[in-house]
Amino acid sequence: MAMPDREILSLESFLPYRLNRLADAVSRSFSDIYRQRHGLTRPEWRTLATLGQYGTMTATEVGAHSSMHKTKVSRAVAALERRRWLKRRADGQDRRVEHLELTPAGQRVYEELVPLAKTFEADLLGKLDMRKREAVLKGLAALEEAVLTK
Amino acid sequence: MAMPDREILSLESFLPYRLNRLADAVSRSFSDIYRQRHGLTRPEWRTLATLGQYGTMTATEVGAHSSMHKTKVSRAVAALERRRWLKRRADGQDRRVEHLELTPAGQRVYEELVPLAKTFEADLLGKLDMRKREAVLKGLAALEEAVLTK
DNA sequence: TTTCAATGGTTACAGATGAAACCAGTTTGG
DNA sequence: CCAAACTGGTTTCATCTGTAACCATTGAAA
Repeated sequence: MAMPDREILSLESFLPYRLNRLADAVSRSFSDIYRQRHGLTRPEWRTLATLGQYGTMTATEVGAHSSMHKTKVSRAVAALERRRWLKRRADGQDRRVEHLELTPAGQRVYEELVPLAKTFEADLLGKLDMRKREAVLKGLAALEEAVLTK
Repeated sequence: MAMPDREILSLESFLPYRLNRLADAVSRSFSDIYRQRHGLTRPEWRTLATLGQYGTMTATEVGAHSSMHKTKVSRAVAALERRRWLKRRADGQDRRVEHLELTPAGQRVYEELVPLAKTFEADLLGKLDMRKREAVLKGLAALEEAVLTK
């Protein structure tokens, strides 16, 4: 059985490359929204979004939940705090822990961004017919299960 | 018609976030392979992979093809050149242009990595049943069409 | 208790990144 | 011809990133 004398890889159809390129393009165009609007970075947006969704959380929880490295979270929290969009509350039991939550000003920013995010996503999925949309959601879920939970 | 008084966004089901997290995880685990094995960075791997696939190309073409910023390509090319895995040839007509190609040593590295890449992808897709795999491929293709070509 | 490992969070450092300025060299339009 | 606009590619600079070291606190073990 002969080996092919020069195996090549088609980068355009290689899964890691495709995922990256897609994530990059989508992320970039969505980030224009919160960046231009409020000068938020991506880690800041994620932190804001996580706290907006869950209310109060510790930095560690925010990181776990939004898949961010703890130094990213730390810096994002500091930045949001400087703008007074977030405040920290000490924990009664454990003085290492800080409970984070959005201030009313932070809430307002969050509430302004949520509909924009939803519209962005709807526009994107709106370009696909029903079958394709289902494939996207099913495919993502399948990959998440295979890749992330283990 | 009443507005909901506080709209929230579920980050875990938000498309840009999901794509990013997935791309990040997949990319990170694949990059372990070429990083540990040959100390390549991601832009270097992509450049190598593009030249391995297409033979000779200019830096601009590599960038267009692998979706990389031109400064990334420039630096990756310089790094690969330092290791003598790539060489530049001047263009006869246009002295701004450089034609890039892998040296035999670069070819060898590429040929060692290709099967690893294929195995990596096969392992990943192998965790999915046929239906899911089809959904992944169809979903990716649909998103690519909606997002990238326009 | 005292000690030692673990945990929440920040910081220092070294690399990687993109925007914009840059330097050839090339084309276009007067 | 010559100037201006453009193009391929590199470099500078300011910012962002992850690793690892760090500080403070807590919990468990002895």
